[in-house]
Amino acid sequence: MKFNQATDYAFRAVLYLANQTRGKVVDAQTISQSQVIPMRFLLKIMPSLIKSRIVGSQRGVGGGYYLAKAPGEITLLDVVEAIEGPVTINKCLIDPSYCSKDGAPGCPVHRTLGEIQEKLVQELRNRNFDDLMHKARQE
Amino acid sequence: MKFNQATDYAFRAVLYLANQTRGKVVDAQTISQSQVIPMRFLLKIMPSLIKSRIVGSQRGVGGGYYLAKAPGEITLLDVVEAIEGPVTINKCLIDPSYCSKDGAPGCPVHRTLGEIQEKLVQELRNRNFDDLMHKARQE
DNA sequence: TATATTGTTTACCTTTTTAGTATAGTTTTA
DNA sequence: TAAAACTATACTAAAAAGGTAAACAATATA
Repeated sequence: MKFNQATDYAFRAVLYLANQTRGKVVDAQTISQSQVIPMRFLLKIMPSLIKSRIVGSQRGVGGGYYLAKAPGEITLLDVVEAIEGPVTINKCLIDPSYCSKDGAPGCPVHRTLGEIQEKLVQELRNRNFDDLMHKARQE
Repeated sequence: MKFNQATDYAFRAVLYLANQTRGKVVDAQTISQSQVIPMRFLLKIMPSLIKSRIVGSQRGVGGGYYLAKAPGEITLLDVVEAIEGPVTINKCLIDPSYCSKDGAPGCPVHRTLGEIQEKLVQELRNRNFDDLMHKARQE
């Protein structure tokens, strides 16, 4: 029951970009070093954030990554889904044929976990990177 | 971001025992067959539920497993923790030395995930197996 | 326009975890 | 005492996680 390492790195990379002046382009090495993320690994996960339109990139000299929207427009859920795909806390919530008992909408375990999953998703959707930036300052 | 298979099996095994007449002893094979759980695997995870005092066991002829308390006294969290240990959605929530930035109580990602984790734990604690039994009947 | 810089793509590798199986042992009842 | 039933421990195969490497494509600028 954990987010994976790539997601954790992505949270920190996005937060780092959010803390730059709007639209500033930062190269992978700078992000990697400041956030202590293995460079090659960072380079591998960034395209996922780009596909989800969370960040943009620019190649060539002076290139790098930049936030593609305002921090307040990016939720934790956006980042999680970009890296891990949809949040599903239990197998039977993806594969309907999985539940051994009471197939259809039957299995009470299935349904209860579905409700809990929905709460989790809501929590993730309710927090954006503007919140996180202020959280840092409040400290 | 998933519960593992063993936890899923445990949910179903406990719910099955909850649906028996109070204190009834059911052998592993019966549980295994009715819930479609590999017998050997079930035999391996049951001791975890016993250590957490969720179920009890009896060896020898006519032996098996039984619920050690009322279904209403067993929460989903109890079962999850019995099988997987404490719920921790992010590495930095277990290992304080992990956060690369702002060590101490600093990292806003750390703290925000901590809040979300607490919500998840509350949801799991708020649901017990009596709820699940009624959920099944309502359908 | 050549070249160094910087991200992209794809493939590969190692380690850990997961899911499941096997075997020998202990308890209990008939 | 023998069969039934759980216990403990070890083992294994497959998948996922985490990370690395190499060849490639785009871009700025000298």
